[in-house]
Amino acid sequence: MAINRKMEFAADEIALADLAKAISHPARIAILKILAQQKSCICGEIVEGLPLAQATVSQHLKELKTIGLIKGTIEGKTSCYCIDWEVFNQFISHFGVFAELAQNASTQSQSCC
Amino acid sequence: MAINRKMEFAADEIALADLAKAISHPARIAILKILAQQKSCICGEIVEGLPLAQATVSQHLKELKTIGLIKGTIEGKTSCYCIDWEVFNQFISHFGVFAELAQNASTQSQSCC
DNA sequence: AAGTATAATCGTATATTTGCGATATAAAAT
DNA sequence: ATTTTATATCGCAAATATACGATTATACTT
Repeated sequence: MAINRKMEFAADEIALADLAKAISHPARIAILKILAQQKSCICGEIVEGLPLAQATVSQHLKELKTIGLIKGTIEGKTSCYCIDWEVFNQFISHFGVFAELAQNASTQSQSCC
Repeated sequence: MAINRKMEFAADEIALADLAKAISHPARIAILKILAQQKSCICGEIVEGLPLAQATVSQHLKELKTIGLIKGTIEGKTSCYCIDWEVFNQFISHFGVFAELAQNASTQSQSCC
């Protein structure tokens, strides 16, 4: 982009957009699903379940960790990742904002188009 | 990216990621907020409320329309945009999937890290 | 008919994301 | 001590996303 206008938006809009971006890739959705099911938390096993190289998966894990949706601990030779449900549920509830706005505008049904 | 592995993921994972991508930009969050509040539905007024050029806003509106989150109709000289609540609510409920998976794994609390 | 206003689209520059091989790091196994 | 195993990080190439001026299309206005 010629100019980065990101910072000219409201802080909460930026925060929500960043969280959405974190889950805007099928690999990261797939990772979250695996972790939610507790199918596994070990990096190597996650790699096996995805059509991506180890380096790429590690990068996706890092992104999810940076935004806070998952947390990871090193367990000897391997590392263990888990969903941070507090952050995750908070994220989901952010979407409620839209529904609330709509109710305040008393619409949902009678939209203008 | 060297190779596009997107299509090697499950269809529902791709769909959810695409929806998340649609709201992964503060401008698009801001647009959805304006529409939810029914502050306005006219393109020109939306442009006024954002720190972006008309061409850029039009492009963001198009993305939201392509994914189905909003619908637009031409009203004479101006165009009118509205949130498609059916799609929107469906999208939100998709996130419930994670919570369900977690409950099936009967965890949320006792994570491994 | 000519001018004006609204919004979509095109073309293009720049920024960011994605993907991976190669390499680094660190613990476990030999 | 050396080798193996598990992950993270670096550096680069290719794909996408972002932003906007210029242009186009369409419908109101006069």
